[in-house]
Amino acid sequence: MAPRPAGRPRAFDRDEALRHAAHLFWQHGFSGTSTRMLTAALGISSSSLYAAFGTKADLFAEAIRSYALRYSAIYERAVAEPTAAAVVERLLLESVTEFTRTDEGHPGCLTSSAVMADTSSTFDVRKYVAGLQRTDEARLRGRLEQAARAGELPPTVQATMLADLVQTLWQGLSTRAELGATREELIAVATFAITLIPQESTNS
Amino acid sequence: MAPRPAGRPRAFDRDEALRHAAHLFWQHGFSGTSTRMLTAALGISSSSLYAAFGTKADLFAEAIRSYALRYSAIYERAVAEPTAAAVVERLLLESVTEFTRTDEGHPGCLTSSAVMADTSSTFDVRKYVAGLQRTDEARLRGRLEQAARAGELPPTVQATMLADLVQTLWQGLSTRAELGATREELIAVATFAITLIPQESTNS
DNA sequence: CAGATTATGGAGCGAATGATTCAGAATAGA
DNA sequence: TCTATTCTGAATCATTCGCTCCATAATCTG
Repeated sequence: MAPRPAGRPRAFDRDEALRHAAHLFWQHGFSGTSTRMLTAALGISSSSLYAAFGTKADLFAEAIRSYALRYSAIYERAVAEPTAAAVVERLLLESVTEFTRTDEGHPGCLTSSAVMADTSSTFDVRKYVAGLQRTDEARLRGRLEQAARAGELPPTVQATMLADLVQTLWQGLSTRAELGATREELIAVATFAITLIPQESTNS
Repeated sequence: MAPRPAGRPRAFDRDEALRHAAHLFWQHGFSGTSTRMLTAALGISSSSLYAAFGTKADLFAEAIRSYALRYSAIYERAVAEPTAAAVVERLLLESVTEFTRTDEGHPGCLTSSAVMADTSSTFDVRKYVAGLQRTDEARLRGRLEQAARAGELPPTVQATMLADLVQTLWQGLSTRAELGATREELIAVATFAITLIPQESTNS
């Protein structure tokens, strides 16, 4: 269903190139990454890069889009857990694992790279990422409110407040990953935070 | 005690120029902010800028330092509190207030702006900021370890771990401030988080 | 006043930037 | 094989970059 198009075939793996590019963007930022750094790292010429991805801003936008979806997927899997505690635990731990991935040229956490405003691409990266995160937050809040109605949370704990707290932790873990914290450190922090969240009677 | 030096006096306010420069750097990052943007926004010529601040990296570093000092001051005041709980509370609440300042052209929070996302080959921004924050983190950790030795914390709570958690919350609050959260929301989150931190017997 | 000192604006340097052009190479369908 | 199509590498375009030079202006001390 993906018929080889006419013409000379591309001599490099587009997906792999995209991953390398994302890695560079994550390390140096948008303006901090030059097209020459990209072509050198990808091992292709400038014209090949432009033919495959368009302008630098287009390439950046595509990199952001392809990786931002991973976070949404984590939220989606997390809220499917049966209890509020399991939801929070899975969300934080899987996110930490994702933030600190270094294998296969994975770019790490792109959230703060996305904050850049001056891309001037036709695609508004900032707005896109902000919207995606709003959706994720809403999903978590909805799930915790549902848990509250099910009596999973002590009456002193408002679901919205707990969602805000988890979200704050999530952002903090992301930032610390970017500052160089190791996976073990962040997992320890996340685990510790989870133990502090009060649950209804069944435990502690 | 600040005798007017010989020579032609500077025609612009150095501190105000530094604030403007910081504002631009926060918005566009280091490599995203050109010297021409700076001179245009500051209303001065290139030679004046270089005479007053040195290179672009020097100007950037000075801008970072001047704002990092605010956070250091908060940490310093916080660790002077008599109890661990008071330390954490003061740290988080005062930081939130600082993060959400909007007066006098305050450029917003340093740590989660575009500053962190945009580096250059000649200046490793992340490493520089991380280094400045390490001092604050060490101060907090030392204070909590002291509290642990004084028996203020339950034996199940390691001081280092608690410090890491508070630090993670701090980063998260900063990011959420940058994303547009209001002061009231963040204060509510911080207050809620503080209530979850266990204390030794004297208070439930 | 004269001499020393410092700041200013404008011009412009060499290097790097994002992006394009173009002749040629590699494929598909006919 | 021939034509249409697509990709490649090298050269290179115009622009912008960080930064400096320099003649001049404004202030100091004496």
